Amino acid sequence: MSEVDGSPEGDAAGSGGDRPGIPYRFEPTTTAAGIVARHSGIADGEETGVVVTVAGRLMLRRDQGRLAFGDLQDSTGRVQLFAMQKSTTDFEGFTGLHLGDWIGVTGEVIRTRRGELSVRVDSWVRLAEARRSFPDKWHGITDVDVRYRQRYVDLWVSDGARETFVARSRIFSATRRWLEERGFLEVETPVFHPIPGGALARPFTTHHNALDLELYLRIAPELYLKRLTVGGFERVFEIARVFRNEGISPRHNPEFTMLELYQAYADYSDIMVLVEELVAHLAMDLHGTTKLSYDGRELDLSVPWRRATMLELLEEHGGIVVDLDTDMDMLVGLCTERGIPVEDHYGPGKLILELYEKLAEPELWGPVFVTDYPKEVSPLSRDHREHPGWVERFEGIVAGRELCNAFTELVDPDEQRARFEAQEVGKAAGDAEAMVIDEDYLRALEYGLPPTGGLGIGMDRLVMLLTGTTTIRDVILFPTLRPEQ
RNA sequence: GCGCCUCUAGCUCAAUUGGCAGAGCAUCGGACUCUUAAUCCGCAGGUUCUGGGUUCAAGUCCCAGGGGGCGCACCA
Repeated sequence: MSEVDGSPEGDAAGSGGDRPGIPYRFEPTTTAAGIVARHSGIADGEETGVVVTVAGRLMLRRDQGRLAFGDLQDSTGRVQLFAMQKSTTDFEGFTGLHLGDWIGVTGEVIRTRRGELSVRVDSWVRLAEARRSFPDKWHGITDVDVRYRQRYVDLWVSDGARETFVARSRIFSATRRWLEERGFLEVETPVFHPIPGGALARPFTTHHNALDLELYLRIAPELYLKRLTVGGFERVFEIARVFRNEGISPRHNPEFTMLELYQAYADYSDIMVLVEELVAHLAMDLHGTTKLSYDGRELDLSVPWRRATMLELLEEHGGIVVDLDTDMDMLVGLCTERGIPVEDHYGPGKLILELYEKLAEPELWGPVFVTDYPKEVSPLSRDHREHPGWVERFEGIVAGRELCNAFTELVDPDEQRARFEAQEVGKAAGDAEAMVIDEDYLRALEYGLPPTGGLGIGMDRLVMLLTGTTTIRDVILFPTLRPEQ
């Protein structure tokens, strides 16, 4: 960092162009945080002799006759500006700046008599005009609608908004690094799917004119990623924007980001270890600890996480002992007693899942891996090696929310075809989210998919967890909203 | 999609039982040589979300619509 000899003016202002007085480029020599880091040790009233150039937004100004103080904010933080009529060029113009104006300032780093580290403004240039008034400097924006629609303002005035998105970026890059260190290859697969697959969800549709083809925005990258495992990429991942045509809530946005990965030769137990280690690593990277607080409750992400089967949790929290061979009338009765609507096509597996989701899942805080799901509700998971009718699948529940879904992948093409066909029966019965047969995927399986463990993590929820935010809109820069007017 | 709540100046909020729409901040004008949401004086700022209705009189009550929030449903 060469703060002493920076170019103080950037490009000269006042030339021609479309906005006279606004330069075409500017070159700061340091940042607000850089100044604080380097000069915080000086005494009150002391001058450093170091001249710096900084740029940012003027967020506050306190005029004091022939003196003026201002708070300059950039992407790293804030630093005070100290202007004097006798030494600041165009002092009157400086005191006429609007809150929210972007400015570049050159001057010596000093500490005022009253003890505030400052840049004494020798020269300055306006870099952008804030034609619209910034929100109340004390209260900021409280209307969340305005925060989401005008994120460009929110990022400046809402405490923590910028930090949350910086944290998001850091979580993503740390995740990539961690996976790459373990031999995973990042890939990109199509967003347009001729057949929506890989999850049980309603897709968005679109149309390609030249091909005159109906296409679906992907609901999951899963089936393409497993094709790549067939193709010999033994460890792949994709950080995939996916789209699901469903309601909006504090935990749901129609477009969201999922991390999916597939690891050849692994099973779901290996994936559990991977998940807990990854999440604990991210917590350490971001906070230096695995002991977090979320929504007012303690959360300890240190490994290992608890593992418990769905049936065990149903007994623990619901007080009921059932299995797939439990009498159907009894299962239906247990559901209806508890106000769970039952449809005709539900089999025992679906009924048990409903009971679990109603009785046990809301009681879970986690972290806990809920293992072993009914085959009936898991069309892409491999049969459990010991328990017929069940599959090797788990969900990770952390802070009371589903964070991930993973399984030992189904590798048998014949069994996969049978699962797809069972889904088509549901589709015909009116289940809009049921899967349809993907012949090319079956063809890929016929070339041979090795034993593989797969994982999907909701990255937005992971960011919520690690940043302590309770609504998904706070971790998505531009969440889906109705258009204005 | 259904239910509940909400919408007043650029921002944050007031407005008694239905009785002249107000304040702070920001903006604009003025004062002030060490401020920290600076302070002080002054000016200006409004389709009270929209459209109907009741009433002598509606920000306030009723109906419809719109935006947003929360819950349910669906899902990650």
